[in-house]
Amino acid sequence: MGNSSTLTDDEIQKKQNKGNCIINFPFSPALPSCSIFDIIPPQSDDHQKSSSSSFAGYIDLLSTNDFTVTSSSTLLDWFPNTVFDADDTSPPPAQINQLPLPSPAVSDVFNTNPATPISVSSSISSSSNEVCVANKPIVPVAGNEHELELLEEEAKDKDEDRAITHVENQNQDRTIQTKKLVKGRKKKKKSRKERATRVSFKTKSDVDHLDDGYRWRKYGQKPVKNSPYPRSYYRCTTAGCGVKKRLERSAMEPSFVLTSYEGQHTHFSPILTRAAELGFVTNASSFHDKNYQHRNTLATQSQPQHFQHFHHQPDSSSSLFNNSYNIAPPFNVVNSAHNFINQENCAGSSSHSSCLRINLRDLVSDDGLLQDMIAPKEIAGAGAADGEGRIDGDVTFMLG
DNA sequence: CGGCTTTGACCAGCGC
DNA sequence: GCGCTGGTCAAAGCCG
Repeated sequence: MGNSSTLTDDEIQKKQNKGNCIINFPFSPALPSCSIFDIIPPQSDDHQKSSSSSFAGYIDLLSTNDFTVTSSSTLLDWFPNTVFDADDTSPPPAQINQLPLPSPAVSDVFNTNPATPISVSSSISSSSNEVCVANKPIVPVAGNEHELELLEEEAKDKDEDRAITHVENQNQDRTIQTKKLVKGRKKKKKSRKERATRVSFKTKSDVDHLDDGYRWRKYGQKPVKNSPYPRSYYRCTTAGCGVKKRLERSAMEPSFVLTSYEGQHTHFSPILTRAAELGFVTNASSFHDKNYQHRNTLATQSQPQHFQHFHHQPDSSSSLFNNSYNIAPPFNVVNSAHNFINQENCAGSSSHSSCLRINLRDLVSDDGLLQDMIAPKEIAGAGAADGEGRIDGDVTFMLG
C-alpha cells in the first residue's frame, strides 16, 4: 500500500512511535478524529432559539468565557444532559446553568459545531514539529458567544481582503505593492467582543501544539503579556476552512496549555477520512449523515430513555457504532461514552441528584491519557486524583 | 519544490 | 487622542 490515501500498519506504527505522540482522549479511544464536540447536536433554528433545549447546560458551559476548572466544571459538563442524565427526569442541574456566562448566544457554540475536537490522537496531523509526549487534554476552558452569522461575515471579509490583495498584486510592482498592501490593508477586523467566539481547552501537556486530527498552519506568534510563553496562531490548512486555533502556555501553570478554537471546520478530519478508508467507518459521507442524524435525534428526543444508551459495555470494539437508536453515533464519541460510562455503582454520590461512574480502565488503553487527566474538583469516590491532579481508578463525576 | 515556521511590521479595537 | 494590545499579514528561511 503506502499510497497517499491509506495508512499502512507500518505507517500507523511509525506515527504512533514518533515520540509517543499519541493523545489518548478518553472519549474517543477508537477513532482519533472523534471529538467531544461531536456529541453536540447541531442546533436547528428552533433549537437554537429554545431556551428549553436539553443541552442548555452544556451549551452554557461552552459559552463560558475562558472557563477554567471551577467547582462547576466537571467532565460531565461536556456531555449533553439528555444523554447523561442517569435516572432522573429532573431538569438539567441548575448548577450547570448557573455557570458564569457571558451574556449572549448560549447556543452558539453548538450552532457552529465548534471547530475542532479536543486533541484526540495525535500523530497524523498537526504541523507541529515539537517533540511529542503524551498530551493530556482534559479541562474544558471556554466557549464564548458564537454567531454563525459572524463567522460567515468574517469569511466574507476575508475573501474580500484577499480579492483586494489579488487585484493590487496584479497592478503593482511586487515589492512596493506588498508594502502598500500592508499599509493600506483594509482589514475589517471584528471587534474583540465579536471575535471572541472561541471554545478553549486547558490541557496538561508538555507539547504546545496538541494534535487534534486536523492540519494547521502557523501564521503568527505573539509574546503574551506577563508570560514568558508566546501565543501561537494557527489556521486550518484545508482550503475554504477558516478555523483558527490559538495556543498558549499558561504562565501560572507552565504544564498547562490553553488551546482555543474559533470557527467551524467545513471538512472532515483527515484522520476520520483515513479511518473511513481503513474500514473503521463505512465511508466518511455516510458517517457524516448519520452523525447529523444522531445529533438531531439527541437534540429532539426527551431525556429519560437516553441513559440506557450508556450502560457499560466491556467490549468496546464490538459495540462500536451500535447503540440503542440503531444509528451511528457522532463519530465515536458517544460510542466511547457508551462503552465506558457505567450508570451503576453510583454509591457514594452523596447528595447529588445523579452521577455517573466512569471506569477509567475501560476507556484508557495501555498508556492512556486518563492517568494524567486533570481532576475536576468535584471528582469524588474511588478515583481520587493524585497530588498532581492526575486520576487513577474509577472516578465518579457528579451532576447537579 | 512545496509546505511550513519564523518574524517583523502593520492594523484596528479598546481603555485611559 | 494616544498608547497598548491582540490579531494578522507576508517575506524570508527552513525542512523533508
